[in-house]
Amino acid sequence: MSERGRPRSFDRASALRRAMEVFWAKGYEGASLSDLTAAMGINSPSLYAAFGSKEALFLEATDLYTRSEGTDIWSTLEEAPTARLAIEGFLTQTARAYSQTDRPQGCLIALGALHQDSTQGLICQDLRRRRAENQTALQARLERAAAEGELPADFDCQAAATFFATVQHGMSIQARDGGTHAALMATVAGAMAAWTTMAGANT
Amino acid sequence: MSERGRPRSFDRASALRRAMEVFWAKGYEGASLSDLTAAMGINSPSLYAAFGSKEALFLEATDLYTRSEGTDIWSTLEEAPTARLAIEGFLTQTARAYSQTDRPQGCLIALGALHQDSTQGLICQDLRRRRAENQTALQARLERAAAEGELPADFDCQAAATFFATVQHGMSIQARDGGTHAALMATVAGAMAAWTTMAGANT
DNA sequence: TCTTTTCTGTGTTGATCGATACATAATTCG
DNA sequence: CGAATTATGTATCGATCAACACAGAAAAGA
Repeated sequence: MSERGRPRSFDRASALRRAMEVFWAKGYEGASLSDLTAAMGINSPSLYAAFGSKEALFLEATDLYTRSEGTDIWSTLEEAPTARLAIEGFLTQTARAYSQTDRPQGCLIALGALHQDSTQGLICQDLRRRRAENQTALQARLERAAAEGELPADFDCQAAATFFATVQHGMSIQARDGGTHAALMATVAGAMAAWTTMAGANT
Repeated sequence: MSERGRPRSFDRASALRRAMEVFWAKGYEGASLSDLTAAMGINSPSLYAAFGSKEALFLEATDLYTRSEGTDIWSTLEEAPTARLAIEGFLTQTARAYSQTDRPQGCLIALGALHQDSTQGLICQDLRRRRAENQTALQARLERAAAEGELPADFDCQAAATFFATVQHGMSIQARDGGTHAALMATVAGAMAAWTTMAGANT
């Protein structure tokens, strides 16, 4: 329905993907409309007609990012047979994803808009919510393992989730600084050394 | 010498401090000349006469930040009697500094300008250099301990320095997300759990 | 074919960006 | 004192920001 009128001359989905890459590389503030329209291959009126505003475009872009780039990381977390393998896989997938050289390094959700401001409160708020959801997912996975008796009785799932989420955030900055896959894996090894102490060597 | 001409009507040092706080809170891009001059209590011609440009002002501000805000963190690292206490003190001081409520949360060096761009290449480059220096300082402290026979033979000082520096970077984002001192200390506890595995429980 | 609807390209809007021109005020030197 | 020097306030520069007005183009429905 509603296919009347002149049809859109560009592919909305691929234009959104280009926008996501620009935001990913430059952040919300750093990505100008000129950058966006140039990458998307359209003029600004088309952008506003299709997406509404720069803010709305960013929100759609982060949604696409979560659905497309984060799946390997979070599916590994959920599907790994043990909590240890879940955390190790989660971090290993992160190291792999953050060090790909054919795309921006680090995470759009972590780096997209860190400086709260009145004009962009919505953007910061949305990214914070997504980061909080990620930490909650970590915690839920650990609590599942705890409920199944996989972890020691004194294991603090919330503290552990906080720690591993923070390590992942740090890896975004490490990747932005040019950290190689090997360097990111050194961070993963450090985090898993923490696991050994927290949950025991035989988990 | 050279005290001829009309004297400056504001205190350069305290104006620089105000500028540092603005950059700290808003980042390099997010801090406009209006923000800066308003906080510094001067007009833009005075700013340019005293500091040269926004870029030069930022470089001076980061220098002031390193000299004033980072001293507790890095002196603890150097002066602690053992490597374990050095790392633990380094992270504990970080948790304390990043969660102060009377100033911006997180680290100016870590968060000030993460999105590389042609126009601000100098800024990003300077912050990267400072972050690299910090990681080098960590590594040097660990190597000192290793040379004194304090650490196991297979202890990888470079990998450990990478890990702890990355944890600290993550703590900046954690603090920006409103992480409390207790939450930051949970991250510290996780990092020290890694130490126990890497260097043994009795270090 | 003709009307209606929707999209596209050109051009531009007011606001704000970082950075200065210029005249005046305040100081030192001679 | 007058000349030289430096800082200040006002007012503004060209560039760029996000966003939009408008007219023409391309489709569907009648």
